[in-house]
Amino acid sequence: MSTLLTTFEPITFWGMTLDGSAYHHGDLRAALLTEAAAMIDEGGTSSVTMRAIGRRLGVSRSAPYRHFEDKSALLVAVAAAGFDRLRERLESEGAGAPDAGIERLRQVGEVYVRFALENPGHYRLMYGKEAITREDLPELREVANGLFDELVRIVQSYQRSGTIKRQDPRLQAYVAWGAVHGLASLLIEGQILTAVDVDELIQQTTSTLLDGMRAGR
Amino acid sequence: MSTLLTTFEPITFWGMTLDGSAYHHGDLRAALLTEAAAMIDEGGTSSVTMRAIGRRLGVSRSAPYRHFEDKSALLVAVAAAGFDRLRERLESEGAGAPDAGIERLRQVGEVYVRFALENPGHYRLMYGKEAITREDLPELREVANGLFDELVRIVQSYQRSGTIKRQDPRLQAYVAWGAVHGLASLLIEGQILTAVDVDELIQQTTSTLLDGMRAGR
DNA sequence: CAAGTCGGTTGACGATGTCAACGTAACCGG
DNA sequence: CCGGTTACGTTGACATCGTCAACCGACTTG
Repeated sequence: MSTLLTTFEPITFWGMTLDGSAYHHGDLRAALLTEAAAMIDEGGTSSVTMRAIGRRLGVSRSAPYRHFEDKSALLVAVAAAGFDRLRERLESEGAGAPDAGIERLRQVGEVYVRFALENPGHYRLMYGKEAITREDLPELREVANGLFDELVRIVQSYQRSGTIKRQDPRLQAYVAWGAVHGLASLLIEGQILTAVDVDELIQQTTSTLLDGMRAGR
Repeated sequence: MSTLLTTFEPITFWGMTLDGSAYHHGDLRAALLTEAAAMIDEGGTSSVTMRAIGRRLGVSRSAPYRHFEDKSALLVAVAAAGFDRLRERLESEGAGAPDAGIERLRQVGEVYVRFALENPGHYRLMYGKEAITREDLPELREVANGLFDELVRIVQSYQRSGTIKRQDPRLQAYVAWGAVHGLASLLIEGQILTAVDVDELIQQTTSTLLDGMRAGR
């Protein structure tokens, strides 16, 4: 869980009055995060405006400024939440899989791409620089690096067991990351149209990648 | 040369008056394209506003509307020009290289990534959906597909010579494209920071990719 | 030379991010 | 219990943006 997401307040439930209306929203910070994420999935990042999100949550246009320094900071927090969700997904789907064998690496790649396809707007935001444009960028990149470290660890374990080449594990991890990220990106941006089966394409990518990483005889 | 870029006018040079001022700009369309590209490289796509570009070219804010339907159409044209430049670059740098042997494929990948690194803003625009958001998207994707077809052709030639596996060449081309695009994207977005040599990383990517594609015993 | 079109201009409108000033609800030390 | 402080939310205002409508001069063409 990234520190960007932790909310410190909600020990008390002040703010909620008897008739249900709340002068103090209750937990506006959390509401902003989930609402922004929802809007991104509905209409893309560009549909997220301070005023629109305020409207949807029944607060004024500048209420969000009490919780985030500016729009970019809000989006950074949403993007960070995306990385957290992605990591959880990779871990949970990996738990039930055969932990030994190179299949684990293949599975990570597949889950990764599928996550991107299911949350295109969110995924784009996670990697896009255009919507963020700020100094909080490094903070976001750090969250992503946590995920990367996980990948490095997996690569190292397979190096030890001798299934893949013994090279700089960081380099190998970057190559693998790049391959799946690139595929996800091309798919999301609508660059791959010619009637091609997506599942087959994912398969082909992970296979080629693993063949290239496998320790030769 | 994409049809998006051809200018039909400049047969006559009307518009230029004696004192150098021009009521009619002369070739505003071309000027808009180059100026927008320059602004993108300087301050990112978000720094391109109709008003700013008009200011820089000494015309009014809505002059561009006589040449492009809206801002998105202008950006699409700029992005299309980027694909054309990239293709020219790949062709010119490929001409002097050993045409046979798998080295050609490796070289294509390297030139591709280097192009992206040298023109980050432009590259991002070429693939980004966020700045475009329009019906001209398909038009742009078509230009990109021209480049993709080139890649498919290269893959096929190497399949014939038996250096790489005989599989669906489109699938293989997508995998290769995805790998280099992903690497370029990660580098551009500042996702790869840990002291790692970029040249080495590019090398590692192309090597792994080619090992995975090579016809094995 | 008249008519028309091409390329450019200004004015205006609604939307956006953000700041400043303000108010009020909840909390806290006495 | 109470007065002050702070956390949270509100409205007003401003500059900037994309875009449309109305306009107009310059060039082309009959």
